[in-house]
Amino acid sequence: MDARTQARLEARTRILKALAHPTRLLIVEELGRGERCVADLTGMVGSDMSTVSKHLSILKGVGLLADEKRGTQVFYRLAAPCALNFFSCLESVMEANLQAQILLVK
Amino acid sequence: MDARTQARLEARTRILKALAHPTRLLIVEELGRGERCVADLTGMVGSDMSTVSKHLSILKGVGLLADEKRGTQVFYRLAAPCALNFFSCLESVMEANLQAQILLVK
DNA sequence: TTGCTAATTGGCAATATAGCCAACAAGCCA
DNA sequence: TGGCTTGTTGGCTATATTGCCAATTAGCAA
Repeated sequence: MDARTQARLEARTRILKALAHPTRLLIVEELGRGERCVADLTGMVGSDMSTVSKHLSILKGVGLLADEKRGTQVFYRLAAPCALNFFSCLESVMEANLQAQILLVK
Repeated sequence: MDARTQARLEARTRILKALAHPTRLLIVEELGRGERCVADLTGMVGSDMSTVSKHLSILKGVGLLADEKRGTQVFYRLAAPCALNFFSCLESVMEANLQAQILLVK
């Protein structure tokens, strides 16, 4: 495998890894409905604010989120709304898994 | 957050984590062109066959791949071709990141 | 300035992941 | 059967990720 292919795969991997966490998926889903400040998201997630801030930093770091400081608050929003498209595929895989389970029981 | 939402997020996360590895992305991409046996994929990836086998097991475990034994060989194929749809979104995020970099330099 | 809120960062311990080698299992054929 | 090929699994170490607490920064207002 050549270096170019390797680099491309690693770049894709970074984005997928950023998404591959329950809290970060929840954040992306919530930001799909509009921008939110860190305190809002912290309340929704139920973790320490420092933890939520790090999750946001990870998502921003790969270009999925953008942030804007307004006063003492920082508002985050989706920079790549196409991330939401992932979900329908994930659901279809989950649905297929469920069907397979059902077939096993029958 | 209720237990149902939690479970749904964790299920999605399992699928994303399965995809979030350069070797596994390469495997998915290759299987997008047709079924392959483990030896084929091992040759392409360049890791130990045991390593590739474990990657395949992870992808199969979340329902992204299906396998079929024929003689001494095991052939893997995509069970969820929609996984390939992810890539165009990943590319668009990468492209946007690149544009942002370019703007910084200009 | 002092105090208060919002958010980020550093540090650390617990947990999860990755990949190699060695051992094992399964199918085929001489 | 014995030997060969194909693939999987166990065990291990190295590395990465996670999440909390504590410390710090930044903005605003009394």
